Amino acid sequence: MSSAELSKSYEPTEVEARWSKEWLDAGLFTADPDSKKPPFCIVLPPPNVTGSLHLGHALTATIQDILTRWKRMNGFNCLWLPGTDHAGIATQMVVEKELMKTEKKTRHDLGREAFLERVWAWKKQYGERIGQQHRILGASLDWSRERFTMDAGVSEAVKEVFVRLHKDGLIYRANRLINWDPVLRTALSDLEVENEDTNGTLWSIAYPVEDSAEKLIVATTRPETMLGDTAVAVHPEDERYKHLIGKNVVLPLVGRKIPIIADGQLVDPKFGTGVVKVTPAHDHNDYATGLRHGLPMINIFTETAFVNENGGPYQGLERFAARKKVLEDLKALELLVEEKPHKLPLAKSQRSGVPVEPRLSPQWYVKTKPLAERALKAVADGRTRFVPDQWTATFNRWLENIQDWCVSRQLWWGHQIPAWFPVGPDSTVDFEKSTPVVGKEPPAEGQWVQDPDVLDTWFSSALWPFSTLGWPDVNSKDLKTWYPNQVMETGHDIIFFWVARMMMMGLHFMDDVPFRTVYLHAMVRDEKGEKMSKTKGNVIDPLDIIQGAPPERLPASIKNKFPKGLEPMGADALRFTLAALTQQGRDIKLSIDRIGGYKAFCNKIWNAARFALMNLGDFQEDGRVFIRERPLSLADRWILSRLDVAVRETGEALERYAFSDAASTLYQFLWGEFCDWYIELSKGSLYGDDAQAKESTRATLVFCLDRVMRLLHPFAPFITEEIWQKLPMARTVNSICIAEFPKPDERLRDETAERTMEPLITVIDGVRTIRGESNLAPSLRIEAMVQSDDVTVRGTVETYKRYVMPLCGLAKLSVEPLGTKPPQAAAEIRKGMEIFVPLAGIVDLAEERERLKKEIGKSEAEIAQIQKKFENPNYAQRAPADVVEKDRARIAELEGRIGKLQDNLKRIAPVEVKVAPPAAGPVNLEEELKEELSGVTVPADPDQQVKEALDKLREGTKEGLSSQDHRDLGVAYMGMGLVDDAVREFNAAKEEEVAERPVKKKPAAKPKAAPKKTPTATKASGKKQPSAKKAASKKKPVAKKAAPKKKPAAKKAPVKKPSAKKPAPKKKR
RNA sequence: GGGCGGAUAGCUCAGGGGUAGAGCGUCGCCCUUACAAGGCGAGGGUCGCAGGUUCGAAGCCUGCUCCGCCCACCA
Repeated sequence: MSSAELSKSYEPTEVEARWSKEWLDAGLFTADPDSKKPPFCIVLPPPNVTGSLHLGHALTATIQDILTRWKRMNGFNCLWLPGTDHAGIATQMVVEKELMKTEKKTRHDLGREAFLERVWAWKKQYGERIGQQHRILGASLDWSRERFTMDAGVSEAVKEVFVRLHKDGLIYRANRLINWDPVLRTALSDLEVENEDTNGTLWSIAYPVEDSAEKLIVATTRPETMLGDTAVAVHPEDERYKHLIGKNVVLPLVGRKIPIIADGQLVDPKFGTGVVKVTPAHDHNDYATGLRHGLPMINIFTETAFVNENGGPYQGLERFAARKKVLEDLKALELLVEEKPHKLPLAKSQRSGVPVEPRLSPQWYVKTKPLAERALKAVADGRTRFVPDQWTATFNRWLENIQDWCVSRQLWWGHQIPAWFPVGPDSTVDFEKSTPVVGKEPPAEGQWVQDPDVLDTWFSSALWPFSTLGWPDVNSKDLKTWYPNQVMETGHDIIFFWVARMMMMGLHFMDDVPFRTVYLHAMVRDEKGEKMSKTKGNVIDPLDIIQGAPPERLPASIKNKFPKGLEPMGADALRFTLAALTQQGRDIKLSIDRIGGYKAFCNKIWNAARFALMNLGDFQEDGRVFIRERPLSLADRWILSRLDVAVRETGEALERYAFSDAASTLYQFLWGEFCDWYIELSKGSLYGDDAQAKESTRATLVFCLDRVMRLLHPFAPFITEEIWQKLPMARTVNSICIAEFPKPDERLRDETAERTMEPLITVIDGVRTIRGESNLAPSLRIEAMVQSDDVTVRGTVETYKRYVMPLCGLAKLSVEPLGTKPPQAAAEIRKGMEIFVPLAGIVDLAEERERLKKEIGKSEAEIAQIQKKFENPNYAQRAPADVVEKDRARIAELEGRIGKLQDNLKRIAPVEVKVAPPAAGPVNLEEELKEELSGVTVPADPDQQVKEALDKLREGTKEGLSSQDHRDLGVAYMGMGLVDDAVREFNAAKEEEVAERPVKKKPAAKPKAAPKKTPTATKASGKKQPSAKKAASKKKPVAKKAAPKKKPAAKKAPVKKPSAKKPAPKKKR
């Protein structure tokens, strides 16, 4: 395995295509009914063959594939069964539309047979495309068992079910008021009708009472239906109209006499005028009223909603034209009393979008009450459970109020109803009046014609969990193995359409629930939370995300944000995103940016693997359980322990269907622990000379990658297979798809290792904070000191310096008990330790002071917050002792922290410069010195400075040193943090300068106002010091303003200071 | 009209009586030899509003306001 095999960044397109094909060629997903393993079956909710898949389908496929792959790796005999749905109305519509567009023909122009051929051709094209899309998504479906709802086998099941339900008295034919779609010219079920709040008009019309001057004012939103009125209803208790009950009104425009009836159910006396016109043939309420009162039912519309022969002069008008004309005529007769805006729920066909026209017609119905009762009971008994369980109530409520299901559709595309009508003597068939015979075949005797109608698409869908497994052959192995399915996974939008009906049919025909668990996922919406729909133009093709897309393929909203189109994200990234965003009970707002984030995650994984493979040498894991057979380093033991936690959490999350929890566990482990910490720590041994340590680290890397790839595989199948295959290790199976899903293993847990890592992480973190806040370049090596009174902490940090130092860029790390703090150092006060980074000569200490003040402020604020609790005496009394104790401890801790922070602040505080006035003249040395110091630049490498300075000293005494020499020495001391000494040298320099130049007068310049010009010291030292290279480079370790405290008068030899960490130069020069 | 969700950082969302979290975005320093699709740091929130319960509420209760969805025959 050489790194040359892995490209620098992950390129999903090639990898995914390759594995998709290999998996299928290997038949890894073909289920075996003879397997001894426990069964696990999900049937894919069959997508409509109307078009291609959208993101909702991608979510469905992702979740189901995660479940299936997870179970497969857990040793289950998995069947994930694919299929497509003929989607009667929807598909017929799109094909008709296509036909009209391309050939300007209707389906009637072609005739039923020829039209159906077209639909089959369409089905073939889109069915294949759907299959292809699923393969690209990585769905591990068993394509050998692919089904279509109009397959021979499924069709047989449909017929069988229809006939048997009829025999059981659960299917009947009746002439009732149904929801009619006048465009599609078919009946619809209640579920296919959508009520939409509409701004309409409420018209009041006067109906003259027969033989009376009185008029009854009726209100209506549909005046044209008055042509079919057969009564006027009032409330029986309504005093206004009691005297009219039993009389007639004369229907305006029509002249028909219709009765005034009393009906307490229909009429709300408080609404409007309290008088309701009754049109039993065109309104559901009126229909019920008509049945109650035995009213005639006059159908006034044709099947396309034009007024028919019953509409007298209005015959031939389309329903809305008729409305207009009726209103005009009423107005002319002065019978139109009022017209006002009115909000009403308008019933529209879900498919064609036009208002449905309630219509009397003979249709087939499924009697649902008895079926629903069993379904309700099964859920109540817990034989099927809903996840999330909030849907149980929804499911129950619908089934408790279920109406009979109108299953016949006046379409061509679908399962033709297995019922036969007698051919009359004149070779005609009366579908309205004659009684059909139900059976798979026509009766032997006589001439019969099959019912031209087809079944509701959902009728065949309702059988899906068993019709796909070979039913009605009850001996089918597949059926015996995988019924009931373990999981039904689908969107909550079809809980009634599909889930409830599968429950009813499954229980009736298989005598058992169709599935044990129903997982209902959320709806996928666009970034703004709007439903994706073609009309809104915000539909994104999942393939465009996976494979990339030029801008012209994208919906406008996306195009605006990505004017150059989309880069390929890969199926893994899309899947991971969907999994991460799937939150129970909440819709998914999918954003491209988010997918981009997970694409970056894939790349991260890829590079982690690449790193490992580049550093494995000829390492080959031979398959033995090596973890306890090798001496492992702390880092090794730590990551293995963390890995085991991730294994446990991922498995538990999946058990709960908490896909987003699993995803974030994996993300956090892989990126936040494995990459950020372990890989960084592993570099020490990988690049080092300790062969054994190297071997252990290599083994650990391979072990972790193997496990974590398997863990991640259900979410991101492609990249995990690609990496897994490259790991140098023995395998018992040849694909990760069938490798074992990792199980928690106590042997990997190592609490000692985790505990030991803690202080190390704290130190690294602390130094990084200081570095970050001081804007130190990562390449700049610095020193740090850790002080702690905890021997364990000290021991650990001391022992594992090799872990700490590279991770926070240290040249030196010292560990001490709490004690004298290094001067001029930034400090981080952490739990159990204090971390110091000397900054003098590196960075502006003023910034560090600001930082410390901010830290103090934070701690003070927190104390104030906690203390507020104690102001209430009840708190200490009533709150649990441990809580109170915790708060007390926290206050103490914070106070300690503040103290330490303040100490440090003091230590690096600018102090007054007190310079003894020089003998010579009126020069204000103090001011000059301050000014000088305020701009001093100290080179980054104090060692060099010290050397130079001491060399100077060694050459002789300080006598005769020039002012420049003193300056150099001062700079050197600054670099060492020896402020007093530095000040002394600078003072000496000043004195020299004063001596060297003519006395000049100086106005009392404010120290602060000192100009920030490049100080001479810098120039001077820069001129002759090697370290000037560093100083002059862009790293700019500038110390402005360091100030002395004491009198500068020389009192002793310059070199030494108690806390000096850099004593005399050890290296000679 | 009923029912169910939701409202927490600029965005997308976790959390669920006791110190407010993540990812993305933003800002700062860095092309450090796995990864710039990267590293390290930082800033950012009176947890929709109002009451109540409690020692303590973002969380529990009540009411309200918005948003979304589902169901429903007021002409």
